[in-house]
Amino acid sequence: MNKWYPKNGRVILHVDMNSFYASVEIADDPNLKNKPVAIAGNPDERKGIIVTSSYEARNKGVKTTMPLWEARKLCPDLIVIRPNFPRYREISQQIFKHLETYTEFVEPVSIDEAYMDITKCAHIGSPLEIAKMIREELRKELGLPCSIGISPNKFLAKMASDMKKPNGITILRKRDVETRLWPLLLEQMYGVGKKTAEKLQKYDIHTIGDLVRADTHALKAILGVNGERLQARAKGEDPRPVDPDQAQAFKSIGSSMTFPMDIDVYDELIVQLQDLSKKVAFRLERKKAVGNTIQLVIRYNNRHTVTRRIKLPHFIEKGEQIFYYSETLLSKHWNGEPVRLLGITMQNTEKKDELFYQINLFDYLDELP
DNA sequence: TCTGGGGTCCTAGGACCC
DNA sequence: TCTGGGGTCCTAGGACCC
Repeated sequence: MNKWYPKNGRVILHVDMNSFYASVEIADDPNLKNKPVAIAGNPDERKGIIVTSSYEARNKGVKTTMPLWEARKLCPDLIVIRPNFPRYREISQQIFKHLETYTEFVEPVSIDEAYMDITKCAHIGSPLEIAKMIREELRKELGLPCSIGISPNKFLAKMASDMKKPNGITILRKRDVETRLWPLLLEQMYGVGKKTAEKLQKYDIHTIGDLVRADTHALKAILGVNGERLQARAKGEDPRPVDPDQAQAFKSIGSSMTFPMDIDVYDELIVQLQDLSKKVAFRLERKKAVGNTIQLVIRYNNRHTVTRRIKLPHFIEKGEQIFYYSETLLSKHWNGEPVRLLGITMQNTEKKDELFYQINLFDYLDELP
């Protein structure tokens, strides 16, 4: 038995690609290497925000979601590239394929991140050796940098992969938690955003360590079940398994669009709704899925956002059906003011083949005495 | 000159049922 | 006379993440 593996307990990796979209563009065009590169939409279409940027750009203060004009002010020689999502998805697939050569327990969590359970990979090497192999392989084969966290569970692995960027490998054991995790500010904790941090600050909870020491009942009163969960994680506990099927089990598929200019004519909104319906239907078809809940999102020009949904007594999949129900929602709930964004999401989605089995099961049950 | 688009999970209130 | 308590489903919205 490899001495680097625990007798009981797990070894989890979190593999996180560094500035993924920008890195893909740089790998595809070596001229961009070592230059400040940003991926951003077209400002003329009001999509001019930074999606991601290279470290050269970040060093000048460029940040994700920053408006493009602001980024250019900070970094005048910024090279701006429009996002090419199909390309990023393609590379993403290749990354996961590489990871799956080590273990079947690979759980993609987003386009550029995955958890791996390498508890049973002692025959390949130590966890650190495996992490180094993965990093080298992704660099050599795809020209992409990544950071990797090595820990006994998902949460710690996620926090660890964040500690050294780019190209870092970080081991975070449970016994390191007090010295390496607890001093961090709450905002740095995965699962704690601005709102939660603000709430907790009022109770004099500022660091992850403060969260550990806080009264569990009080936390539950402030944050609900999330309070308990965050405290457990702050202690270094996270029982979630690495589940390769998780990525398959999607719950919704949506499409939304911020218009180049606000729209206040019903017929023009209808045209957009038709387009969005087609997109959602297309993506449902690609996943061989159906759904029974349609949600319409309306964002007005003052950014106030309203969501309305309807649950149907049956599953639907066709563009015309999606359009029909979303138009019903729009005609009922649009207040007539200029609209900045429309979105349609199909929720409660099911894979068609799985639904088939469910229906058959119900039929069978009906026939029972 | 502001603030995209794709998701997940949780909460809270009302309806309804037993 | 003046009203329990639990459970589920549905809808709207908030928080968070990449």
